[in-house]
Amino acid sequence: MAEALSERISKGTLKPGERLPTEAELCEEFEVSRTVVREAVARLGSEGLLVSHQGRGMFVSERQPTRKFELDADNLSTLPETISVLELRLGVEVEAAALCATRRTAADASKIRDLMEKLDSLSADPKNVDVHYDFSFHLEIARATNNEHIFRFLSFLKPFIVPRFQLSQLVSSEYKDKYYQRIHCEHEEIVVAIEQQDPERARTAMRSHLLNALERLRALSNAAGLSDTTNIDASMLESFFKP
Amino acid sequence: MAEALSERISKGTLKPGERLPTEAELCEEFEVSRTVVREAVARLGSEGLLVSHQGRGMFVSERQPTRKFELDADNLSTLPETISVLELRLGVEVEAAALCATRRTAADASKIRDLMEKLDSLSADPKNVDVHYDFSFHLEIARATNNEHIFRFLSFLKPFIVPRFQLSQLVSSEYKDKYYQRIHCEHEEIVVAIEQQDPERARTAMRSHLLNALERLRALSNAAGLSDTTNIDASMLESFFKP
DNA sequence: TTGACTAATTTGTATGACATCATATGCATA
DNA sequence: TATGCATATGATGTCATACAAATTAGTCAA
Repeated sequence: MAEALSERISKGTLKPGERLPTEAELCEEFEVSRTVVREAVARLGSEGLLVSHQGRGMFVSERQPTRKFELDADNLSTLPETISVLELRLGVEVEAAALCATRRTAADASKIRDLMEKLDSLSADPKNVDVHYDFSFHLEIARATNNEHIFRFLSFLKPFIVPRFQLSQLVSSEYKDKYYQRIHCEHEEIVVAIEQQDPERARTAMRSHLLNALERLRALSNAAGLSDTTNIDASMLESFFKP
Repeated sequence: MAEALSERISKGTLKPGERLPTEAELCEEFEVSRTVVREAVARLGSEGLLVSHQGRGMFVSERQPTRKFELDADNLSTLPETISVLELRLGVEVEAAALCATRRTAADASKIRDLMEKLDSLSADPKNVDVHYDFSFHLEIARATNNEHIFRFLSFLKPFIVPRFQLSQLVSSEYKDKYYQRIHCEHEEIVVAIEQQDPERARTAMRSHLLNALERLRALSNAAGLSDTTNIDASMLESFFKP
């Protein structure tokens, strides 16, 4: 029922702005009660396919509902999928860093540096979860691009990246220090480039920062032939975090 | 009503997998009829927030519904918005070109060249709409990255870019030739880089290709102070297409 | 303890009535 | 004729009740 109506709309039998048959007519046509018709209409309405006005009738939405981009969280437990999302993220963030360097205000720059230093101080304590703060650092850069779409897209990507990326948690504290130290250097380079408003340098810095993470994952994926991040144990990881 | 329930779910008062109050209880609580409750539930159900089983009850969905990234097509008539989307696109496509150069198969490469040549032959005829073919060229590169998310994201972006970008339509045929010639050179450079499997070169080529479009739009926006693409006329544009 | 049958609970569907809003109709008046 | 108002009509929104269908809990007997 709902499917049949939905199909008519998407196939263009019912055109945008056009009025639908009345509930009574739909009842006759599909030989169901008004209850069912209204449930179906409610579904389509909540999907934005049609709107109904009391007293006037039901109409196909003028502008087709905003198409959406979605990622299925289920598939993302596999390592290749995680890599894929990271590749997508990388493109956006590299450009974001460059735009940020160009457009940042003084306040933006200092806030970004503050976030980095906050992150540094937190990573000193080994039991802190760092990744959220790491991502907030990246998000702040995105915000400073003054491009709302870039910021929103990265915010959208966040839950698909953050919870998968606890790799550092698995590494022993010996290598962890080295790891954090390297992260810090990479962040520092990004921050300096932004402070100096050097887009090309920011681009390069952000690229190598994310590429490092990406390459570690790719190497991990190739070497171990793993398909699921849940199977990774610490011993496998450590070799990749060695200096 | 629907909002209240939705809020409870998203705020975690009702946890994934948990059972909701029965319809009768919700009727009492909100002091509405069962009809209203069922309409609200239908909305939430179609959004994937909950599922209901006849005879068992209604339950909050185990996995919260996939978060979605959406662009509002309404805002995109303004030039700054168009630029914003193009900036987002640029980051993804530059990375896509590099990945494509690395991973392309022989079949991918020849298909991409074919598309370019098809586009060239079409642009010889001034009344052809070129932009769809232009975008299909870009999409084919994205497909060859073998990264489904990148391909899907660019496909998602397509309708927000294609219809806004009929700039070439407004330019007189004199400059149009020059314009197409330049486009061709840029495309050629991308294709060669992909054929030679040179990711760095592909990155550079794609960047300058998109940057040209972007810079033209930015200049246009700054110079004319226009906020709406519908107000652009040919005379304004031509100066930006001059060689 | 196991098995089947029964009863109770819950959602799905049907039906009829009324409320509410928008539009069309008709009539009276300027 | 044209305008304005009251009314009628038709549409969706809400309510109440009854029954159908499916699941679960409980009872009772072998």
